[in-house]
Amino acid sequence: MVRHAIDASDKAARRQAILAAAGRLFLRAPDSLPSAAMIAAEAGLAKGTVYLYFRTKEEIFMALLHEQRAQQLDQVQRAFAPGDARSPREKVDAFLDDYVSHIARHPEVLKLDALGYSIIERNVEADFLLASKEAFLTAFGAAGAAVDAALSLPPGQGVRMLLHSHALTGGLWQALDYPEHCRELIARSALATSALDFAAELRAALGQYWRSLSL
Amino acid sequence: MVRHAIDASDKAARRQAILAAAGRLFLRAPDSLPSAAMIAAEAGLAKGTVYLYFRTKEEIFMALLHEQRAQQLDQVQRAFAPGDARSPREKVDAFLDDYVSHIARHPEVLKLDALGYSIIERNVEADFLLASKEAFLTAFGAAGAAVDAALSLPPGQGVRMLLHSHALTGGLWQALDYPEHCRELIARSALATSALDFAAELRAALGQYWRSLSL
Amino acid sequence: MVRHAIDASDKAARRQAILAAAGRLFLRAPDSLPSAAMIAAEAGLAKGTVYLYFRTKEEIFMALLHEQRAQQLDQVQRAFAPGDARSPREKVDAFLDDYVSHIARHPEVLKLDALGYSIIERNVEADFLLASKEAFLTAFGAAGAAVDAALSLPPGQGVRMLLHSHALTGGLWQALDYPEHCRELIARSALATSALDFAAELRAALGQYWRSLSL
Amino acid sequence: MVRHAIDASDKAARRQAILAAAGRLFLRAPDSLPSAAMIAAEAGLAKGTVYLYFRTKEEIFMALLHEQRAQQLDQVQRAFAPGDARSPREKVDAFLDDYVSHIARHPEVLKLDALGYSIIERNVEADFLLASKEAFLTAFGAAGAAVDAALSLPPGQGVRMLLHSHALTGGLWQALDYPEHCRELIARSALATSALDFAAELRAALGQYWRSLSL
DNA sequence: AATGAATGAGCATTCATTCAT
DNA sequence: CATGAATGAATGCTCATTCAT
Repeated sequence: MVRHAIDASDKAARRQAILAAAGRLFLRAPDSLPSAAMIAAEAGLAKGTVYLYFRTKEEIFMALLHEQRAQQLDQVQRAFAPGDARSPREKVDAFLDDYVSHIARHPEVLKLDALGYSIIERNVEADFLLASKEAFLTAFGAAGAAVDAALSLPPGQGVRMLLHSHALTGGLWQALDYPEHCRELIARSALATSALDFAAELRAALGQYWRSLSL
Repeated sequence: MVRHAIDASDKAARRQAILAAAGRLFLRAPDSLPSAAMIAAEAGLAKGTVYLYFRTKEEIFMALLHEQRAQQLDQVQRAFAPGDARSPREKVDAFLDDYVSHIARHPEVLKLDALGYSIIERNVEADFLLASKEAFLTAFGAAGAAVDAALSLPPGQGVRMLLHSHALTGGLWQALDYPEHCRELIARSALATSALDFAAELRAALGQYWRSLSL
Repeated sequence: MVRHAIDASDKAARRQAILAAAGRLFLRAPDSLPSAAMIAAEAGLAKGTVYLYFRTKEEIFMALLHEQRAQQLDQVQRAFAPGDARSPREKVDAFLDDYVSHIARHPEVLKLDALGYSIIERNVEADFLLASKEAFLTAFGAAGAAVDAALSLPPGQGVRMLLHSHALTGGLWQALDYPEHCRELIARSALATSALDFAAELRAALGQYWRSLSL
Repeated sequence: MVRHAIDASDKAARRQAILAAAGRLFLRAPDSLPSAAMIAAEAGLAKGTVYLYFRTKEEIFMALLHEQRAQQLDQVQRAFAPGDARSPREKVDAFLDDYVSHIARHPEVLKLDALGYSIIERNVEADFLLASKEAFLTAFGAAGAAVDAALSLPPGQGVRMLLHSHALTGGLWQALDYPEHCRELIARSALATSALDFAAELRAALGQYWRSLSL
């Protein structure tokens, strides 16, 4: 039997352990949400224990999604932090490079995001859902404001640019993430020239978009 | 008992009825694919009858998705048909108006697309899958070529623009399609000004994108 | 559409065609009863047509079983027909040789027999069942009497010998008919020396049995 | 909710309870394997619980069959245990009396055996299947050797006698196990004198067989 | 008589969640 | 707190049989 988590920090750590286990499993097979049994096993806990920390399986992935989004917004904040002597152009390029390479290395972010609104929300209590979303919207607004400030944009423009970038990222990934066995088919088609390299395609599209709007 | 579908046109009609029933149900609850039992009931048929027309449940939704995409590509072909005296600018504007309003009226297209290649494919025979995809890729390439011709673009540009537009559409919809009970929350947030009207947001973004690349 | 069977002989022929089709299919995969759809297809008829000639699927196989048994009993009658100058010993040996070689060439007889009492009877109307069994019991008694007469046995002995032989045949076959993938396992076991050759084993056991009782 | 089976003995008991329930149901309607739902209900458990103890429905019956066979072979070992002063004849008679009366009281053994390797095996994992068969073959060989020793038979003779006895038992039971509603019919037929009493018929046939070979 | 479209009961198995220990 | 045994709703698909044509 696992050590009892008595004080708050123990409990937070155990919660994190469950999240990490869920993330690992999802990364391994992102077609669907891993079962509660698998999450428990991966975390080295009993099935019942998981339900001491989360009310439903979906709440776990909702929390995971929330965490990932928070990290992405942190990245925005760092990229456009005040008191930075670089030119807007440099800031944007650096940000987009980071952003795209991070996405390319962690495609599970996109998978979770895609499942997000269609599957995960189903089995989550309203209070949890609203709290998560509220936190996200707040952080999202703050990140947009940071962009506005760094690039001298009119208020609201940054938020919209982040939104569009997110949309293009998700949509492009979805359109290009063909399963392995379709690759050959596509290679012979009209999409052949451009579409196979998601990261390059995304970087180019975002570069053009940000340049046209902000510089 | 339902009237027997004897000749080919009766059978095609019944197939369409099943597709329509499946589409209706999916639109009503796009969290997941409706059960085979529900589809049959919605179509006014017995469960077994559905399996006379489709081999698996997923094949139904694959067919639905295929149909919707074919319609969208037809729309492209019509919008950029040769022998059209309008200016490129007029063609693009007309196309985008049509496209966005069609999407706004038929959001199930996007919902199916979102599930699309991740869930539906699972239980579809390879022959059906490849035939569908091949047909789609062919039509996609043709539509891109029509765009190239109508707007005097270098070859391949049209395909890429369609792809990006599709991606932006899907991603934006995903980002903005909050469930009903979240609306109020968003209205009070930083997204308030822009984000609530998916159609307007999409139209603006696409307008800018196509203008910057084609005119 | 198939030619209509108008007179009685046409109908009997069609009935036989269905039986033959069922037999062929069962022979091909004797693990279970072929489906009604397969029988119809194999007979070149529509599904519904089969049900004009038999009330249930099981009735088909019941009729098939009945036919096979009638053939076996015919064989007995021929082997021990009156006015035969051979010695009892010769008659018995010749009969057993024929019997075993026939069984060895048509193991589906045994498969049907084995299914017979456990599965086939389930879905057969009482009238058909009793008529079949009565016919069989009558023929069985007659065959036994022929044995009695040919071998100068007390009345009833022949019936019992046929019964025991049938029992040993079915039981031995069942015990020795291991699926392919078990062969290797058995070859390494205590059964290795004797048990793998069903026909030889059966011939020896029956030879000893008949000799000890009849000669 | 049922008492939780915590320690190993509780769990073994629950497993046995499921086996017993399955056996009871099968005995009641040996046409086919009872459904998983029925087994659970008969055992007073929920459907899911059954699958905590067995991987598939067929595995239940495989285990049941294995258990019954093990018991029968134990009976052989006890009957022919070394250091027994009785004469071979006495040993054989005692064994056969026990054997036949046991069979007569537990006909489900035969019914399971009849279905045995044709239906049950279908849905059983290879590991379980091979382990069961290997255990059985080993025990079978050992029992045969015990017979050889007790009756001073040449090596391999005992195994063969057990095999033939098993075969005759199964075959005779199959031939004589008419469903209730056929009894009257048979009583009026040529089988009337002998065939209705399975146990007596079997005892006589086995007695003659063992005497002719071993004494 | 022949057809084959329509029917719908039947079933093994999974898995999120609960709760006795 | 932790456990893991128990639960039972949920579901795609088959196939014998019927019946409209």
